[in-house]
Amino acid sequence: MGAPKQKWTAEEEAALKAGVLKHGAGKWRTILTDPEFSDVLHMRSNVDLKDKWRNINVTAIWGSRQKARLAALKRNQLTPKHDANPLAISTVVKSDEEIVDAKPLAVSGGALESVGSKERVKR
Amino acid sequence: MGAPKQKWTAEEEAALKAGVLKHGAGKWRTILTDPEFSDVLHMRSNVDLKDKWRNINVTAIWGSRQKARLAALKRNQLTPKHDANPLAISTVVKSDEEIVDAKPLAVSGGALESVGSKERVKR
DNA sequence: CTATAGGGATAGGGTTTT
DNA sequence: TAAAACCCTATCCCTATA
Repeated sequence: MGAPKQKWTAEEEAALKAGVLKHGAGKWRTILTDPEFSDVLHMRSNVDLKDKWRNINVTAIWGSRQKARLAALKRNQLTPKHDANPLAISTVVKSDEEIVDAKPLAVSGGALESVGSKERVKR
Repeated sequence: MGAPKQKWTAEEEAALKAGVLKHGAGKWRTILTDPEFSDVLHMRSNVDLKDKWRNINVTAIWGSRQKARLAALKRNQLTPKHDANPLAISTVVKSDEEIVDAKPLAVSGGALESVGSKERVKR
């Protein structure tokens, strides 16, 4: 139906990482129009860059927690079968305040600018 | 980066609608400084009000297209969706029929036929 | 300089494909 | 089941105009 799914090449991924180093995460359109990367990434949209960056960072941080919480949630709603132990250890995952939330960024060995200067606190 | 994204609460939206009824659409700064709404909306800018109003009126118009499709999908594979908003008058029924239309608003005209075909050609 | 209207970009949840 | 790629759109940003 829609798009045939284009796998990201190593070259594209490298360009994306370099682009983030140069312009910062979130500056997708800027990266895309930078002549340094536009050639390699010309068939990607700014949204594609954002999505790919998200995927990269998701796998890079796996190991913290919150995996358990998400997994539990999914299990709770889309696991139609079994679980035949009414006595079990109630599966309480209550202690879950701190969501790490560190700015991921773990590009190949290089220190990345910490992209967080202005917050919109208030609320 | 910067703004983590502030979702509008039902209370804020109600204040915005009331503000438009009282001062008119387009008078964002006036609404914002009206003591009747300034408390609820004090973390929103006049531009935020404008944007939200635009979105409200846009979504009010496609009441028959993807909405049905989305609803069907949700029904099919229940999406979790936790509210995370311990406030609000959760008890269902929020008479949201009032589409104010105080002054400007010229959405009239006709069928907003959305683009139907979503094909990714390119590549 | 300040405010509004519009266009456009981003964030994050959702869906589809592998 | 998970993960990668892609979609949807509320929210936010930028800029021309008044």
